[in-house]
Amino acid sequence: MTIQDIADAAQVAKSTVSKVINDSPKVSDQTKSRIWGIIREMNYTPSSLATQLAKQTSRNIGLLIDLSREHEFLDHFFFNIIGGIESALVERKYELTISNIQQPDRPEQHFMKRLVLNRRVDGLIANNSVLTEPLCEELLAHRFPFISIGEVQSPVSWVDFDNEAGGHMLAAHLLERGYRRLAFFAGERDEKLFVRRFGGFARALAEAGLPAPDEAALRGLADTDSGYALGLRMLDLPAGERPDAVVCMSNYAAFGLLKAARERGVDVPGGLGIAAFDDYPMSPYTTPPLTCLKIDTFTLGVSAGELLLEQLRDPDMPLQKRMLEPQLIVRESTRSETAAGGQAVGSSAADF
Amino acid sequence: MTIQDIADAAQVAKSTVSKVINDSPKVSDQTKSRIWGIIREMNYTPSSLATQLAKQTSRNIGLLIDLSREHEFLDHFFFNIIGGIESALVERKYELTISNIQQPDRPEQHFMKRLVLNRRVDGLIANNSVLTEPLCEELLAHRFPFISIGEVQSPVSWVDFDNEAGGHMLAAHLLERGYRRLAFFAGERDEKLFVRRFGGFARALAEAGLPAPDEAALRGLADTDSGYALGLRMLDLPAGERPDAVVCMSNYAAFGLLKAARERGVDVPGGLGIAAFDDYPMSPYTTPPLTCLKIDTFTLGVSAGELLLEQLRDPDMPLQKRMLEPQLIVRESTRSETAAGGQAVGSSAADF
DNA sequence: TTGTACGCGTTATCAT
DNA sequence: ATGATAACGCGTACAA
Repeated sequence: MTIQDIADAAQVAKSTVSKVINDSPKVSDQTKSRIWGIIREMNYTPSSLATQLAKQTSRNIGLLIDLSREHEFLDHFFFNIIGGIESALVERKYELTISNIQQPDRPEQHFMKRLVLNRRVDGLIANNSVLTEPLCEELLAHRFPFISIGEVQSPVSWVDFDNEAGGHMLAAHLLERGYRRLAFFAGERDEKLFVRRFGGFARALAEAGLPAPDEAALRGLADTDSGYALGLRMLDLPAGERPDAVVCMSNYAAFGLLKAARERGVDVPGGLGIAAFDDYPMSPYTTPPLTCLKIDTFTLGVSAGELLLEQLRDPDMPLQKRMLEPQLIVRESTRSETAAGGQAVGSSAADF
Repeated sequence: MTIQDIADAAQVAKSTVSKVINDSPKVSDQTKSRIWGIIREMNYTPSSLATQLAKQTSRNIGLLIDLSREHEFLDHFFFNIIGGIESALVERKYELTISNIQQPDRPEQHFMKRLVLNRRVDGLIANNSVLTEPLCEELLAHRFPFISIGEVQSPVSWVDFDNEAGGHMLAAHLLERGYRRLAFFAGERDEKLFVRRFGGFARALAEAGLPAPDEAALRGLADTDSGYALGLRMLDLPAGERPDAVVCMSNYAAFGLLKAARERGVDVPGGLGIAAFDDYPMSPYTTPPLTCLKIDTFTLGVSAGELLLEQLRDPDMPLQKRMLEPQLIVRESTRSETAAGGQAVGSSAADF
């Protein structure tokens, strides 16, 4: 069942059928509706393979993932991100191909050959953890359109959450609820993500006239185990040095901290406030429920998709960096508004 | 940069270059290596678009998802499943396209047109929640290859976990640890998933000579809220009727139950044992950590991919149903082995 | 407004 | 072993 069959049935040339399908203005409305009728009747669908070859476009974009690296963020929000990308692409009749990068053992299966040089995809979206500098350079050298999910150094358009604003929101919230000695769990100094988030955290402290202590940031991974370990260490500090609130880099770190507090008999939120980046499905169900910074990963995907589509339309589009605002979800791991006043005075009096 | 450019550079016909690329035996090793040299030197990669048209195959398989329906299972394990599928496909040089089903408003973008009739993909993988009976019939009528993730009624090959065995494992574990009056949270009678799991649960009870009470299964959604509500209701039963252990359909239901137990001052695992299907990342970090049934979703994806590939190879392959064994992860929400003896006697003595 | 002829880049068939 | 030529199915100038 090809376009020729339709042409034969309609007693026209196949080029006419093609024009009808592509809604060319150079064909009469009468023949259009007549041929559409035949197309529907014969249940014809153009071969995308042939169309793609003729139009020299795959109408397909690739999403690069790294299966080897457990990238918790992507891992967790993958479904939403993909959903967002998909919904942006489907509008413009693009499809989404998922591809694992890296086959260290078989370089011939590298995505660069499989997808890019191949022209199997018209553009690429990838997380900044897979978009290394040299990789970006290579793609830029090929003038191949791509977008990063997450801030990146190279001259590339990207979408990300405003992590600085997020750090500020969490710290400002804790200060507003009367906490005065804030700590930050956990991360490595050189991570971009940490730098941004801690920057916002420090800014909120500075705005409140409080010192932004370097030691406020406890090093370590942002997982449950190190949240627990750091938590015990912190809670065992002498009363005068012990922080009364913590901003956690992840829900997992907060879980660990929660466990440590429970073991040490420290009341949350009374004696210790906890607020965390991200908002995992179980965060409403911890004891107490966790105050979190929710990030809309679906919209993140939409933004990435739309940005790439724009770039496909206009290859000379100037670089764009889109930042999405996170949203504070206040639950019970931070003191309530009413409690803040009384608690705050008492707490700060005792601590300082 | 086309195959013709290589042919010109090598002073041969393009058909010869094509044969070299496809490693045809009808070309001398000498010219092979000579032309491969030129290919590498000129950095040539065949256009997949042209290859696909000529070979009449997209070398692409589609994964159908439903963004509108919050299908918790897929949602949560999406990354792993995709990873598994991808790793199976890459071996055979297939790519994976993700596609959202349903555009109720625009039927012309239905995946049936976009992917199947189009021949944009050579085969399909989908969860049983999207593979409705009529949809299966339609695909079968087209003789289009596809695999279901999750058991399905239609004559279709599928992969799934052995839910019956899972129900049995959880119940048998509770019995082995001395619990005697088991309940089952939660689910609807007509759900296939529930039927299988509860079947295994009931079988374990029967094997232990215990009645498999119909009322053992408390109806409701398998989420945290209903786990909590059902939990309170159950814990408030008179001592003689109150179950001393529960198998939960999901981690979330278990969280709710855990919360209810804490509020009623019921000790877990001493006074109440809890074991749940699935093993979410936070289940080791609840208080107490949750005894779970781990399912290897990556392998599930691999199986689905491999099964589809086999079907692509041999369209007349007989139907296959592959069941993967779940794995019991014993944590602290069920009594320890040593405690089981003593507790069991006391408990059963009190209860019966 | 419709039809003709060729191009898209590759593979496959059949001569040589 | 190699080369010429015809598919593959569709899009599109250009001619009619």
